[in-house]
Amino acid sequence: MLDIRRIRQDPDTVARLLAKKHVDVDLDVVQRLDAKKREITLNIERLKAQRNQASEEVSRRKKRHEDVADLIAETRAVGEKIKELEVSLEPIDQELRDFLLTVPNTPLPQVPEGESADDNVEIHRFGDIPVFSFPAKPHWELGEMLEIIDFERARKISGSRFSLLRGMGASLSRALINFMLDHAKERGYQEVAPPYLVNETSMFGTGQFPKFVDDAFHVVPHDYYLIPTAEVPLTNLFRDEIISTPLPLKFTAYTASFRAEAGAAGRDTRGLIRQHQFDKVELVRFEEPANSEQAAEELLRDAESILEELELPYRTVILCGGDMGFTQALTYDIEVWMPSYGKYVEISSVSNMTDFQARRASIRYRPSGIKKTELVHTLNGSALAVGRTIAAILENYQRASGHVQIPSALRPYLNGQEEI
RNA sequence: GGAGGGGUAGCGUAAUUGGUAACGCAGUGGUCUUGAAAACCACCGCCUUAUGGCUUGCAGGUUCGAGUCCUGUCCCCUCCGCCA
Repeated sequence: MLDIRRIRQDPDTVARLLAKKHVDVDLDVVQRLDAKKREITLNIERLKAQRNQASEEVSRRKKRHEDVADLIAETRAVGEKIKELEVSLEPIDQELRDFLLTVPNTPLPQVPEGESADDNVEIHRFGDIPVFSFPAKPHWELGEMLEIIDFERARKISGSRFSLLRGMGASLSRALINFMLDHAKERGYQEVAPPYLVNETSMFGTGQFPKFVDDAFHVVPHDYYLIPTAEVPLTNLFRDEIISTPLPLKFTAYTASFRAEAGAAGRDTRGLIRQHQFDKVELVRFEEPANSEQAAEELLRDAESILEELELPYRTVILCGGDMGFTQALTYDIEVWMPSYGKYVEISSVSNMTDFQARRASIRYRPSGIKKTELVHTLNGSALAVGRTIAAILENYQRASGHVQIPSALRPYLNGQEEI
């Protein structure tokens, strides 16, 4: 959520920044509702002050056993007027809040102009694209040949966009998760094992709701939602709290993630790239506002270095305004080379949300030397999406025999095994 | 799921028949001190330029006035049942 005061004071700048994201928001509506709300609120508070004084006067007179009938009658009229104004305020306030919840975060200055993924700007590249002396196979074929991924039976058990790992496939997944968690812990992130089911308030807090309701799996009779990313429970850790320990706070979690993939029909239907359920190790940071830009760079390195240790070729892009998400002020995508696609495919997304989520979720801290509380900045990034990492390893490390070499960084997690 | 008990400031506790939320500890700043402790003063829940308004889990209702009375709801604890 954006600060209403910011919209009130400098609507032109906010409008210009939102235009960079290629979203059309009518800020006049916000300003009109805000002005109306403030006018009515002021009147209500004046009348309440009057009523409070009158009530105290009633109390005083009663103690002196004086007659208070007139005063009570008079004050009742004030109460009715307050009630009337409150009733008129309610729909305005509701409309204003609903509207603000649909206004996206504004991009930071370094975000490039652009409309779509084609306009993203590459900033970093690592590793050489592999050249195969044999016909390279896509990971779904390799996975089935090696009997480590079973798409058919997953479809039978659940449906499309589900997969099932067996034998060394399952072991490889577990090895990656442990490797990624250890990597994060070495870099100062505390490991968390959060719930996979969260309430609606948490989904609003991180910005999934109200806009992306259709992307979530809703557990109907109990009104829980399956987490689309560990970002949701991790960022909501401190919802409605004033953080009393020194910032930054850094957390990591391995969780499954669940996405309905509404609107993705027909895209990436083969393989592990786009699933309803996938494993991911996530990093989340709570930062002082002044440090969040530097924290974003650190977080990016925290994620990139995993691919470097796995010796997988990747590139990093900074998303242009038009390709950015709703809650983000800055996003880097890390894309791993996927031979079957013949291009780089997103394997991590690292974002600075500035105070956007913190305002929604009311996550604050006390800056040293200042009495007032302030909103923190939240950041998160995948480190990494496990399914896509498995796909990248199978494809980039495949041999002519159809076997797959295990990256040396992972071998300690697989009893030294060198090949699948 | 059932029964009972309970949610008041970070923690622990108050609040006559309904009369407008108090105290202690912890914490922050200041005075004092070579420094610290102690003592004293202020702050110590939120909004507001201010006046003032709001705040007793949450949402309503009754009332001039609700921590207190009424309705709904969430959460916690204990016991029972079920359960990996």
